[in-house]
Amino acid sequence: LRRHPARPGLRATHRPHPHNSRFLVDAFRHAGDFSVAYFLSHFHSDHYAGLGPSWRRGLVFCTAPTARLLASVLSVPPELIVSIDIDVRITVDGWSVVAVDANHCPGAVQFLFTSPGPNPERYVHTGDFRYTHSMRSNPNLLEFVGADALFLDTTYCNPKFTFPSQEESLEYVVNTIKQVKEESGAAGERVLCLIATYVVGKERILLEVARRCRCMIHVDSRKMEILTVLGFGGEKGVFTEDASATDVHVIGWNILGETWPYFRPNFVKMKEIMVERGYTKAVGFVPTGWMYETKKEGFAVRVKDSLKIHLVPYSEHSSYDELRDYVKFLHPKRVIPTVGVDGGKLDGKEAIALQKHFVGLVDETANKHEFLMAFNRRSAHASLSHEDVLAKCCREQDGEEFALPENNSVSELPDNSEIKITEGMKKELSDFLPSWVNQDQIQGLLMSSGGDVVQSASAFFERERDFFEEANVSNNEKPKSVEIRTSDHGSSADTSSQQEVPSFSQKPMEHSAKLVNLTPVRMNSNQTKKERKRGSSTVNKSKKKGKSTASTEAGGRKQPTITNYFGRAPAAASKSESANKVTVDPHQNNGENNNQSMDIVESHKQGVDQLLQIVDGSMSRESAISLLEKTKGDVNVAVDMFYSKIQNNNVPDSDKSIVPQNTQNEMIDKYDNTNMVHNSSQATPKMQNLYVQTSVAQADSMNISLPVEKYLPIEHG
DNA sequence: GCGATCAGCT
DNA sequence: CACAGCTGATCGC
Repeated sequence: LRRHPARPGLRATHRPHPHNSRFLVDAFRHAGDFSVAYFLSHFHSDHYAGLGPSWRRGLVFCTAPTARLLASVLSVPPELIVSIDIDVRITVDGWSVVAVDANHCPGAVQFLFTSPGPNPERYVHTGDFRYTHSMRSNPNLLEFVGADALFLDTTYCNPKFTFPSQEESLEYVVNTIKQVKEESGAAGERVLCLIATYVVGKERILLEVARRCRCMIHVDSRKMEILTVLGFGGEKGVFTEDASATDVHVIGWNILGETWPYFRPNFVKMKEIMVERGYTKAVGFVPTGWMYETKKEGFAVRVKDSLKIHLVPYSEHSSYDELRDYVKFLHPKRVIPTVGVDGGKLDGKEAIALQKHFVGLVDETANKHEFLMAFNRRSAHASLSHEDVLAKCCREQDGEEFALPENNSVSELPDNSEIKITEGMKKELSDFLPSWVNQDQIQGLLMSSGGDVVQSASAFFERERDFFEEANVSNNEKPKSVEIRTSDHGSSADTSSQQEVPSFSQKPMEHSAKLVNLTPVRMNSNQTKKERKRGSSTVNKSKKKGKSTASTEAGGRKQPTITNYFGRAPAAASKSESANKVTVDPHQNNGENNNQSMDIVESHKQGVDQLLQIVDGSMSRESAISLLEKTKGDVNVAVDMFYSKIQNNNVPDSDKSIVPQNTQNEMIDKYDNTNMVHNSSQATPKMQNLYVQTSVAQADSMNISLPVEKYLPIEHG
């Protein structure tokens, strides 16, 4: 595991808690001889990637619906699939394992692991999940309060992600369809309703529409197959493959339009489908996790001729608030993000950035250990190695009481009783906070917390959260012209208590314990270890980028892709320090330096057009221009600011200082490759020894510390 | 020749 | 940097 390459010791490195399991969760690509059991949290390709007909490496534990899909869709050898019941404890390789509902897609679970031994380690792996308050009363989860680590689905781990409860969105879809049906019925015409979904997930929308609009739902054969496997098919007759049986059809994801980075409808395709199926009007629904636009009138709608597309924020991932609620509830010693981190580097930039959001919600004691470790590493005269310190800390974590070790550099710890703000503390805190926070704010935070860095960071994120929450509430309070009734948001999890998560969570836990005696299954023991780190993608992007830039023209069918979009450089000359590392889109470089102001105007104009396209008329050209001036031409930041502002008309300007202003800084300053290579070459030999030992002496391998990065489901892309 | 991975597209 | 996922091409053993 690597430390911060450039400035060793300056950052409180969030080193993963070591543990001894030989499990992998959602990481089938990274299977190796070091693991003896595999867990799949749910059936989405980014989690099951690596599984297939030729899977031989070991048993795969998952829920029954997932198990059926594995066998029928992926043709994984059935003898390697172990289906486990939700909320039923099993024992695998000495560890206790429980799956609890994840409120994600059908069959999705979180896994709870408890190590054997007198001082058990406890780990929670959320898979993908959407938090609901009902989880607080799940007795299995309750046993994991204070867990050693929480592997968390951080998909929407940013305050800008807020969305309504699923009920609210469901209501919207159902009501809209009802209305369409009424109107069209009165007019004696037929209107095609299209609902976009992906292969597994968001079924609830379909079921609710069927139930409450009293109609069937048309699906293609592939979707039907999956629905059948999931138990939704059959005679009950909600779903049909007969297109003429109903006007409500399910359609593939991304057919009605591209959804990222902002929604661009594909009316051409939509019309094609409409005509194909013999209709003259069509209404589409795109249930997306993102609030693309925050309009006062409700959810975004795109119209063209007889076509209409509703963007419905319907998320099966936790919102920012929900994530924080969950962390607050579980109060783990550590949060380990599983989404949005690069290649499993747990103390990499991204992971640390994500972990920042939970400062103050995780276990205090563990936090202090983090700092202790950081400070120990920092002091040149520290006689203990990193590992020594870590070991020491961990031992203490297992004990009851936190006490500072007395014989090493304790004196360097910040002293809470002394309100003296040192440069070091500011540095430390600034490492924890987003880059746009200025020195004054850092000073202020430290002052008001009496010089406690952790508390300062915590206060900051608390404040930021409140900011967004308030913005959202004030937005939702505005009268709506549409028929949706928005209850108080921010408490979306509250409203979901009526959302009836199955009652099995109340089952007594000891009820039906199963035992799986796991002898390591290793069909092909001579598998080659492919420890190849993929060169982090910086190299081979050129092709893609070239293509996308080429398609930018004429705003016609092909629209600029994300690469193009975020590759945009701020063109202004006044760009400060952050300008140095920004990638420059060649197209942007229409660059005679002679007439600099013309350049600025020109490039801003491009940006203005883009910005206007994104906000889709919610903003005047003048506002767009002035906003872009503020962001020095950075469209991305402008979009962020725009949506922050629009949500937030009621907040006094003084409070707006905490609106993110420079996401750019987050994107630059990548690690340089030299360091990565160096560090991994340090780590690899050691790890390989471990693998050998693991595969030779399985019984004895419990005291081997498996690198946690191997344990992770990370690797998204 | 095979499986794993990637590019491209839906 | 990112709500999924299929497919055919390409890489690499």
